[in-house]
Parts: sequence; C-alpha cells; structure tokens
Amino acid sequence: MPELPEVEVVRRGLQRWVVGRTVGRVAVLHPRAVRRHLAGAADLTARLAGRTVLGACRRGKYLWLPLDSADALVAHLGMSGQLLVRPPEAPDETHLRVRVAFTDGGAELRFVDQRTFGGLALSELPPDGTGPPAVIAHIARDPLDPGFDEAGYVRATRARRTGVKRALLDQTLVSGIGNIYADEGLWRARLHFARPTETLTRGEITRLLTGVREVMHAALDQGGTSFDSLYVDVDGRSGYFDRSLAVYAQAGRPCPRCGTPVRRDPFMNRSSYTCPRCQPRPRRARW
DNA sequence: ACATCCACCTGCTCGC
DNA sequence: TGCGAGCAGGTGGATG
Repeated sequence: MPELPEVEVVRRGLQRWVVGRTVGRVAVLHPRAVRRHLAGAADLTARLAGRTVLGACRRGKYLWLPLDSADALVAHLGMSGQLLVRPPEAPDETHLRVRVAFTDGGAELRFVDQRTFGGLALSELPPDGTGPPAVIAHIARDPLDPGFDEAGYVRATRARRTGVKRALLDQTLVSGIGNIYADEGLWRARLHFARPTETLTRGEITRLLTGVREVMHAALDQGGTSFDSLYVDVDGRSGYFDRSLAVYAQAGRPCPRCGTPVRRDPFMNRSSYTCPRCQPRPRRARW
C-alpha cells in the first residue's frame, strides 16, 4: 500500500539504477497496466523504445521519468504495484505486467502489480520541462515539497465542507497521503478524523501537517512502510516501518501515548484507527 | 463547483 | 475440506 514515503524510496532506486540509460525493447504483458495510455500498448512501446531516461521525479504518489523527447513515462503503483530492477535472466514474476529492457543489456525495469490498480503511461511534459506531466497536472504538491503552499492549504481546507480525513485524502488539496499516514498524522495532531474542516483552526491544520511530515520522515528513515511482501523497493527489499505505527492496524492495542485501546471505525468502506482518549469524537462529526 | 460514492482488481484470512 | 464473506485501498468517473 504505497504512500509517499514508499514511492520516494522507489524514486531513489530509479534515480540510481535507471537514469542515464537508453530504453531497448518494451513488452506490455497485461493491457490493463497501460490503460491510462489512451493511444494503446503498441503506441507506448514504440514511443518508449530508443529514448534515454533523463531523471526520476515524484509528486505525491506519482512517479515520472522525463525522457529525451517531450514526454515522460508516468507510473502509479496503485495498491499493489512494484517497480523492480532485475537482471534480464531473472524469472518472470507472477504478476509481471510490463518489462522495459535497456540497450546496455543490463538490469531491466519491471512493473509488477497483483491487482493492476496501478499502471504506466506516456504523457507530455510542460513546455518549460519543469513540473509534472499533463496527466497528473491536477495532483497538488505534497507536504515534503519545498514549494508546498502552507497558507494556501490552510485556506483551502477551511473552505471545504467535509471531514478532515476526507480532505487529507483528497490528492487535489495535498498529495501523497493515504489511509496509513492520514491516521498516523491525525493521531500525532490529536485530531479525530470526523472533525469538520471548517471548524479547524490554523494552528490545528499546521499541527496536522507537522504530524504527517514527522511520520513520513520516520518512514523514510526506515525505508518505507510495509505490512507484507506487496510493497518492496526496486531491489525487492521490503520496508519495516510497520513496527512504528501508533494506531494504524492496531485495533485493541494500547495507544503509545496514554495506553487506551486503539479503536477501529468503518470509514468510506475502509477503516479508521484512533485513540478514543487522545482523539475524542467531535460533537458535530463529518465522515 | 463541490461533495460523495463506487467500480476496478486479486489474494489472503476468517467463520461456518 | 470447501466456500463465501470480508478486507486490503488509490483513483477517477459517475452521480448527487
């Protein structure tokens, strides 16, 4: 379940192993993995071949590799996606969807995705070459982005008429936050997920961003969060940040701050985890 | 324009 | 043992 820190670990792997190399043969093994490339799999493989990778970028949970054309290869890992760097002779993974070989004959880039919620696409870069490609222009800057507009985020959040966790998960307001980091950030800020956004003070929103950033940095220090073998970095190693989670997936376990058993609530056909004492449910609640 | 809902996927775990 | 239900959940398009 990759969120920003996990995706950043993958970006660093791509930076190290893929940037500067020229693409050779590309094979799309599952059409769903390139469904966001509207021109189709054949167009993607044809346009990718022969291109040199110029960089490895990320915004929120999206990755893109600028190419020596006007395009970038955009990747989203969805729920279960992996970008692996593997020797050409390594056996195919069970859920291998796209194979990208390089002209140097070295390690391949493989997109592996059990559920195929993620995928790859080619998208035009903006004319000045900076910033994300067109298909992800709607994704807001993430909390670790130096260009993140904190005052603007406070204004936009308070202008919403929804619950604070819904706003946190809205990638057009702030990106990179999924269910895990939302719950952990809210716990650090001592906020309940159902707090109406318009009742949040500037200080509370700042506290929330601080909490999210702290938990993201902690995860990055440990190589990313993982609960099973689904999330791995480009070498196939899995992170182990789950040992440090305060509330997420910790129902019934003591809150690390006050010892009260962590509570699980249904939320948007998913789950939310809170400490009932540190994060009391607001009188007026918006789920 | 904004808020909310749900389909899209597969594999694992749990209870009967 | 078998089987169905529930769960994991990011995204974008549909709906309200």
